Amino acid sequence: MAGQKLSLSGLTSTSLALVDAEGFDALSLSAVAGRLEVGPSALYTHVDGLAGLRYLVAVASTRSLTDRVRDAAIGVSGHKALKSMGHAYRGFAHEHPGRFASTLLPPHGDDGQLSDANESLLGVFTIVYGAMGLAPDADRMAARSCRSAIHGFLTLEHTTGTGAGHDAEYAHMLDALARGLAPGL
Amino acid sequence: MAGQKLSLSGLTSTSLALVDAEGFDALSLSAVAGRLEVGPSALYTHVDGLAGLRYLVAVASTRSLTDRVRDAAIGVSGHKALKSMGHAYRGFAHEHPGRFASTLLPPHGDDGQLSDANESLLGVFTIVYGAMGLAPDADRMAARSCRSAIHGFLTLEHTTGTGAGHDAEYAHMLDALARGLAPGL
DNA sequence: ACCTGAACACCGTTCAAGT
DNA sequence: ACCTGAACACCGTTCAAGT
Repeated sequence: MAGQKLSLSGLTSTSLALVDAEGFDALSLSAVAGRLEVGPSALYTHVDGLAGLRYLVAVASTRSLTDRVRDAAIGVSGHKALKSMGHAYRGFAHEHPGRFASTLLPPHGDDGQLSDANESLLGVFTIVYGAMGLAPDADRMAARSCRSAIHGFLTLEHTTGTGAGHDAEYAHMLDALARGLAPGL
Repeated sequence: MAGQKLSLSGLTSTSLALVDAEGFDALSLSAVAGRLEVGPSALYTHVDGLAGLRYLVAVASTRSLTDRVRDAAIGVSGHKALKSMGHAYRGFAHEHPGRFASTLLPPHGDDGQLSDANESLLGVFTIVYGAMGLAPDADRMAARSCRSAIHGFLTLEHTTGTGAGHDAEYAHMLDALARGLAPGL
């Protein structure tokens, strides 16, 4: 056989499908190669080993999370926007636990894509807090705190295995974050 | 050779030492067996495979974290206590990144030890919020939110690789959590 | 009861060889 | 340039065998 059977985007979408179906821990070179009907070593042309594959997925996952959170902030502002974003974040974590887990990765020679993706997500929160009247430094700090708190809550929610049932606690935390981080409004 | 060379506590301390030295990802049956100078299969008498070993470490790590946070809350109350506990939590994460990472685990047939360990940690926060005047249900919700937010911030701090340099943001988040979760005091 | 040692399956990685 | 296929190291797991 000649011609190339693989591409970066094909590799990415196949990996995401795998992660969505079987979780982040199921992501392996063998599994992805199997789905693409090639040998595991063929992937090395496109990706720097397993670490590179994970990195690929982390970037794509973070971007899809950002899109979802950003959409949730359209047409709303203030506490309402934060609440909406928080629920979108949670919806993503529940529907795509594999992608959510892939988000947290040791750097591994980041070429900037993952940093940029995280920056974009933080940017959405920053804009909202900025529009709430926070100064151009306080808004970033508030955004960072809020994002961290949300991510942490969802991580513990999954890891504890409880899954659902913490709706009230989550809403409570979002309220507290909005109040505590943007006093005044 | 007769006599038993291994014990559960010895296995635990060796695993913790390994995790402290090389990180949670370095925890493997082979590595632990190597340090104990036994064959990997010898561990199966004491522990249910790799998952069991990870579980063992998770329980021990969570307990050591709880001890540290509890100590930080001795002799202080209110916002001051929460701040002190937050810094203790962060100190633990920085000094023992491997133990910190082990804390977040899929359940794997939890016999209750890990649930109990997490419950104890949550209990410390609950007591403090209770002493701040929150009702016996609100205090638990506040505790859960606070713990989640702290854990999430530290996770992102590590994962981003930035490591330090976020002292101001962290202090800011702790303040917001104290204010937002316990309005009144 | 506890450990050894051989055996097996599986995965990541490398590399020479083909097209 | 891209993929195949063999090769190697390594790890988790099982199991018969020893003590």
